[in-house]
Amino acid sequence: MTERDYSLTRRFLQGRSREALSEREKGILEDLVEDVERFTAPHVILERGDVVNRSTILIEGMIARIIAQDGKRHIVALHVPGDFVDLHAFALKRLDHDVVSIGTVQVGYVTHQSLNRVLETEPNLSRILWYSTLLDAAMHREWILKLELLDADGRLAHLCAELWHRLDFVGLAGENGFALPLTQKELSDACGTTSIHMNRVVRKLRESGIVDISRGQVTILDRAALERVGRFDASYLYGDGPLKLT
Amino acid sequence: MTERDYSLTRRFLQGRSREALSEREKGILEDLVEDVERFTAPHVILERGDVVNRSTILIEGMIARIIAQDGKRHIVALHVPGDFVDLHAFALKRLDHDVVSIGTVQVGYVTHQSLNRVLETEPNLSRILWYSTLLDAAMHREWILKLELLDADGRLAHLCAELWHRLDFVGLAGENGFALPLTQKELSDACGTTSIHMNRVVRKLRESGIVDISRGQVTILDRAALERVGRFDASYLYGDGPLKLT
DNA sequence: GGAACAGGTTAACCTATGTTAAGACGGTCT
DNA sequence: AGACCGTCTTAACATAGGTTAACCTGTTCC
Repeated sequence: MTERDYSLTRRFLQGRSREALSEREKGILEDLVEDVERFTAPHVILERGDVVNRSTILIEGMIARIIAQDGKRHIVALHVPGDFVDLHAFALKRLDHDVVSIGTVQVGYVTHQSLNRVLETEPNLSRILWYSTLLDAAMHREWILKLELLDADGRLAHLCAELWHRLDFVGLAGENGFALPLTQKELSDACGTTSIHMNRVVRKLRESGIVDISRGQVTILDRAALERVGRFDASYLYGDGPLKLT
Repeated sequence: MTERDYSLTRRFLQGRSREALSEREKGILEDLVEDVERFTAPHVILERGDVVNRSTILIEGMIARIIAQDGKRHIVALHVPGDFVDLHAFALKRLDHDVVSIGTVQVGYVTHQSLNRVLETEPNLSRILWYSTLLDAAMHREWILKLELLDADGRLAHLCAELWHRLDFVGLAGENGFALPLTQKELSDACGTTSIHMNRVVRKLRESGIVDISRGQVTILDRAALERVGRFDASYLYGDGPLKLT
């Protein structure tokens, strides 16, 4: 039997319990993706209120989940390749946020019909899919904490630290940085500040030698300081560790 | 056959798609609860980092999920009767937050072993359980939005509006209010402010005739104003509507 | 009854952040 | 080239909210 390369889903849970899937299950997962689409410009893939019958897995690029209100856009989640962006729509059906591509993006679609089949016949794969939505919720909780606990400097530092770790899981982080196609406005939308204040904060973190964010590139200058300012503790990301799913 | 009363789990998803469960499934769910416990004083039921092999359903009272950091306590979720407080621990195993009782509380425990059995034999019930953790995530997202979008007044108003709706789902809200055993300090921990500022805000909302929070009781004086100040739109709670799970 | 304690309340002061406005830089279209 | 446009940048000013420090209430416990 030839090794499959799982080109569409190989990053799913990579670095975070992907090995809890058997080769057979990895194959089933890969086969779930029935359709692939590419967006080169920023694009609203799905809108709040949409009733959907398929879910989206991010293959390449970055996606934001956004809730617009009072003319402002609030980012409630960011996604990196391998993330099942709206797997929750499988059960919720109705979306409570927009799904928006950032920069160039490639996504795959999985119908809810086939997910139902998985639920009926593949308990282990089902639990892993469930698990991936729970990781999402754990990240939501950390964002709540971040917003309750930190000032703007800390929030930005935390965001950089989180994204570095998540990109590192899937092999897309450099040792000291990563590509980040977000504008300062979008960073501020993710940190609950204004773009003007975000500009102050970006400058401050750059001048204090902690992290440099410019031209779509994040360069971590002092990781220890970054994680201190952002009160960052990676345990909520549930990276591969000694812990096994039973 | 006699009607069962499901005394432990009757509020699970009440007002939010509970009817997607058959009587048989409701019975299975009720039987999952193997153990019941009662706490009269505030009690840390589970701690961050704990590795657990059972999950907790809230039968009576109120529970907070808390992340402590730098000597402060940050509330990342609040639970009302019927909520499966840490069903996510079924897949995550390790908790990323404390689980703390507020006032007098009764909880039930469900072992992960029996949840595994459900996953293997009950696809519909499995999906409903999954669904309930996704409702949780949807609430997390709304909290993120609330923290990014609103000032302290709005956050408190939003919290009151949310809790009223959730308690109303399970039949525990009065027409114009509900019991809330949270101190101002705890309210501030849930809104990301200090208790002193929370005190200012509580007074302001009371004096402006919007909502009165005192002696463990929330009285909604002007619901329209409350929901306006809190930018509240209940759709993220996925209350019973025309929408059916497929 | 009085001490001890938790929670609520208020005041004075200070800082982080929002607001408004304007200019600078770098692309892209005609 | 010139005009346009989104993004970044900076400045001046206003304010929500943090900090510190008191004091006040009601309750529990001896």
